[in-house]
Amino acid sequence: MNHRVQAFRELLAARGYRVTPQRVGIYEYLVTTDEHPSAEEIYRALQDRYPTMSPATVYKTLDLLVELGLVGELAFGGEVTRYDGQPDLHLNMVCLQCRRILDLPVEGLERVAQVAREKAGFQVLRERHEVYGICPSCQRVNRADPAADDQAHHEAEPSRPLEEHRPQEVG
Amino acid sequence: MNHRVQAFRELLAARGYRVTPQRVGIYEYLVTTDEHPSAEEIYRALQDRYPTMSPATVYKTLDLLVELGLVGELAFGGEVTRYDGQPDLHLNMVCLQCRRILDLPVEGLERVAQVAREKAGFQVLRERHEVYGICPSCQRVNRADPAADDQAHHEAEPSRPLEEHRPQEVG
DNA sequence: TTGCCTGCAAATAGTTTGCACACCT
DNA sequence: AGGTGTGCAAACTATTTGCAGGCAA
Repeated sequence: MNHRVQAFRELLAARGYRVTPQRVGIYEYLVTTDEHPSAEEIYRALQDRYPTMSPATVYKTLDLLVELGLVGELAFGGEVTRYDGQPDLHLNMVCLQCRRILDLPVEGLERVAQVAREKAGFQVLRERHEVYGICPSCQRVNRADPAADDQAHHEAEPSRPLEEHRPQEVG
Repeated sequence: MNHRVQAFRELLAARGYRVTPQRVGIYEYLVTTDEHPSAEEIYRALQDRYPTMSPATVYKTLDLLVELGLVGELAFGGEVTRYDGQPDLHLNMVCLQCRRILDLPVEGLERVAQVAREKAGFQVLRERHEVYGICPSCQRVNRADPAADDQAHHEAEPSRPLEEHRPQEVG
């Protein structure tokens, strides 16, 4: 078993939470994957191992994990909330076209929370750093086929683009 | 009229969007306030000036403003999406207790997007930096009345706390 | 005059909640 | 044994969407 999963079991116990198979399973899935799955994706992914687990349990567990500071919560307007099992402080790069989320370690990122603490006296418990734009892969596709800017179609296309608007080009 | 509102009208026209009273009103409200209002708050706040304006229009306009990069979108899991009319790059400090959102300019914050561009080749269009925790005001209240940690009651309490969980204290 | 934008109302869907039973401790 | 956590289904509600008429250009 992953050492992080073991630490999770101990943390639950220490905090007075019960160590249930569902909680362990969800946590294990999150820290194992490099993806940023939604609640529903987690639910479906664990169907095999926990056939009786309900979506409600997934939501409740995710809330708990976020509160414990073990996973990051990535909510966007109009988008499904996604979860990030990597606890290290990093930048999330959200592609508005293919909807993928890429991680990038950024040196000195911890200085931001430090400023909040020292300059504003804010007690920081969690943080979140995101940039939105076009990932390198989509940039290549767009250059190859300029019409793709509007319709979006890529190698591994998760689904529809994050945003629709665009009545006409700059006049 | 605010010069930013004037610039907004011109931007709309240049992009081929129509300059409607609703759009201008919503934009003006957002850049005028220091708050981070939700769609519904904007809707209610503009009832007097635009009695016939519908919530749908507010949502559509907000989407447009975000797409144009004129306002920031602050979505949290389970929380209403809020909007930030201040276009300058800053840190949002979200208090988990009183739900207020405070702004803080942080020197060198623009370096983050720069790293994403240079190190990862990501084309940055928007960005978002947030820390979650306890604001100085709530910290004071909690010190004065330690029991307040659970129930949350403050000077100007917007409403219920952002998070509920907490079965029992650390054992 | 053209067709984008608004307003209305219904639909959508992610998430939450209440309750009874199960199982972790 | 005790009571937290789970599962189920219904409820909730923020947000989206379709359509007809209004108004910006």
